[in-house]
Amino acid sequence: MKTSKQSIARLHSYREALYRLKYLGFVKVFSDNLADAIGATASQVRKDFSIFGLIGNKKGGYVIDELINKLDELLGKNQPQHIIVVGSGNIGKALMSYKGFGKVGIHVVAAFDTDEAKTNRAAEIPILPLGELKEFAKQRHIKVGVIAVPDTAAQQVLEMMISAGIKGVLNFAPIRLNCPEHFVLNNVNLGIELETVVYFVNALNRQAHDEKSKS
Amino acid sequence: MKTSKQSIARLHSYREALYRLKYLGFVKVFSDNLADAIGATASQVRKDFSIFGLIGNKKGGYVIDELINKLDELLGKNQPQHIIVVGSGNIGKALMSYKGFGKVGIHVVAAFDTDEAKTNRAAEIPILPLGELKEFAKQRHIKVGVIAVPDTAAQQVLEMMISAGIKGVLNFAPIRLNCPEHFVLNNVNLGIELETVVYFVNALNRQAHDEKSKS
DNA sequence: TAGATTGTTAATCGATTAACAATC
DNA sequence: TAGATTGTTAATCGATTAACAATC
Repeated sequence: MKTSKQSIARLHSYREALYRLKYLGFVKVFSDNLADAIGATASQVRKDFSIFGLIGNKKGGYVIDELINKLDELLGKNQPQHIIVVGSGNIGKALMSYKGFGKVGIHVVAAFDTDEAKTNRAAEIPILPLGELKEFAKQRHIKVGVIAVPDTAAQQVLEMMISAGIKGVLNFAPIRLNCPEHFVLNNVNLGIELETVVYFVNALNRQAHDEKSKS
Repeated sequence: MKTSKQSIARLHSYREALYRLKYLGFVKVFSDNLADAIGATASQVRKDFSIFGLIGNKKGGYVIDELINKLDELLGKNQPQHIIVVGSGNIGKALMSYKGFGKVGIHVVAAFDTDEAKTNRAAEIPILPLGELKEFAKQRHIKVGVIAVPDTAAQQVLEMMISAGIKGVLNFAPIRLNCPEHFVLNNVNLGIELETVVYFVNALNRQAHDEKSKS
């Protein structure tokens, strides 16, 4: 089964779009509509669905409720997912208060920080000392964490998480982390995301100038 | 010239790695070392360099200072880039205080928010009312912006930015935005990034269970 | 020279898109 | 039935990797 990161991301997008359509009162949907909704092609939609065994009706399109149920099952949305966040700086806080995680069944159950002045056990999402991570994660069977600490601390935090039984991490530290072979590591580098935008804008600009000087 | 988003992102990674190596006292580097540093293959490094006209010495590797100079020029690092951020929630604040933008020549010169209670003209990075965006961006010739507002406001903000002459956006709102053909739009969907981690961790788990029940 | 590394071309791989028979 | 849409196979496209001649 083709389960690249990209195809899984698309399944999540389809699911989101389908909930929107359902909310608007639609009952059925064509591959064409879904493609528009997420910015893909109809071929891609049908291909994805074919790979994951999502079937529709020739001529009749797809029944939205059925699709949603199948996707919820495929994507593990039927049981809530408990995750933790390490680092309570701005990115950590952004993740802790991310609207929309609730809708997709993801719950941040605690955050951790080396700075014990930030400890707050009474908060809705408690902030705990980093030293308590291992015990907490083991006890609560946490499988997924977020690393939102400075890059100098990231590798150490990752190792702490691994030893606590965590199996996958979304990492915001702009540094290459070493992890075991089957560990799930997804890196988001905000700096590079922004730099690529700047690059392509400048490239466009250069192109425009070149065009002008040519004529 | 092959300038996919991915290859440009790699150039930025090479640059970062080269600065680290230079700082450590290295003078030359082989494609092999650089590949290790950013998690690619030596072939990929040489291919990228060949495409962008970065040349080394057969047998002698690449001179770090030369590479850095060429990359700085290619990536437009020689003149500072001024950008703005719209939305001063957690993600907006994270971008405003992102350590590392300075190093790469990116400067957030202002943030904007609909909530005028947040206005703060005296701050190091001033927070201004959204209504002032257009004039500010035009006057300062801002070309790149960040959208960190709720998804219900994102399209409207994008249009405001376009009319102010902005040519590229890094968008954090989890929604598909419509923009002109040559506009540079880069979407980061934190929800989906996290959901894909959760998915693959669960998939690993299922696999492990299947293996066990097989034996 | 012998050994090592580049630069480039060719091979592979994977993902997207197109095409079209099946069929409702 | 005629028209439209699926499901799947084939074609295309693009990116990565392998191979190797050139050469320091």
